[in-house]
Amino acid sequence: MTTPALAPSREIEALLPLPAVTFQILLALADEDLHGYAILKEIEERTGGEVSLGAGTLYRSIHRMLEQSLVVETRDRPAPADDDQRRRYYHLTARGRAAAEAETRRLGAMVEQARALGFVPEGAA
Amino acid sequence: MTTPALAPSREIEALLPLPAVTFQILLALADEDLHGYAILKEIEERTGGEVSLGAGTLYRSIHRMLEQSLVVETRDRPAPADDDQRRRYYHLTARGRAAAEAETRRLGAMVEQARALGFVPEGAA
DNA sequence: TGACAATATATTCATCAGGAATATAGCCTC
DNA sequence: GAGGCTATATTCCTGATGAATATATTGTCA
Repeated sequence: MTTPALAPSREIEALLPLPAVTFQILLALADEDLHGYAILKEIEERTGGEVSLGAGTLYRSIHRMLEQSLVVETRDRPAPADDDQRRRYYHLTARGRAAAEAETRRLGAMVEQARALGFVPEGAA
Repeated sequence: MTTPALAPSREIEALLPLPAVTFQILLALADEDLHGYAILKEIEERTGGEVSLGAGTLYRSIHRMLEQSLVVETRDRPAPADDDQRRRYYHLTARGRAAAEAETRRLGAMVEQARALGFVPEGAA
């Protein structure tokens, strides 16, 4: 193994902490390729409206993520009947997945520390 | 009960998401009152140097937190022999504790979602 | 005692991420 | 064809952070 899951490269760690919206977009693309507006709706739905997302932030974040190769634009499109030419579909790269994993690890460690210090809000032990 | 731990007031939720440095300062003050510079060192130590903290960010964050009543300045000081007149000691308020709990809950939920989506970096199930 | 490093607080400057508002245009339904 | 939703994009403003700088005190040690 070259880069085991437990030891993310320094290159990936240099991206941390990920901007909040970037992390949300990576989560939205975990299971399927989506276009910008669909990402927006997916995040609103998954977070129950807690994360609202301005359109400006969304598209700026996507551009940044393209430059960082966290996502790529795919040429795969739905059947013409279901398609909309305006849409631009995005796909999570291995690098994007690694970044999301690293950020999950970082956030998880913070939450663990907070709980160890007595900030235990929920039913978590 | 007026404000049960499971239902933080809207007033507290309006503070979310907490700035990263604010959250770290709240964690540093969980167990004991500290002065600014000691907070800086405590955070560096606890995070193993991952969170470095510029001095500017620290003192600006403290001022903001005083305005938001997340911390208060205490007049309790160490024995004169151990004291340093320059120091200003800060104490976590109930409001500060509630904010840290709410933020822990918010971050915990995000981590849970990330793991449910397959971004499982560590030994976490 | 004198010098130098570490401690301690604070401000300024530049950058970056985010929200709100605005712009433009295509799609869909009635 | 009118109006609302879909879809992408840009601009303006604000807030949070880091880096650098300033200033003064404390501690160390030769």
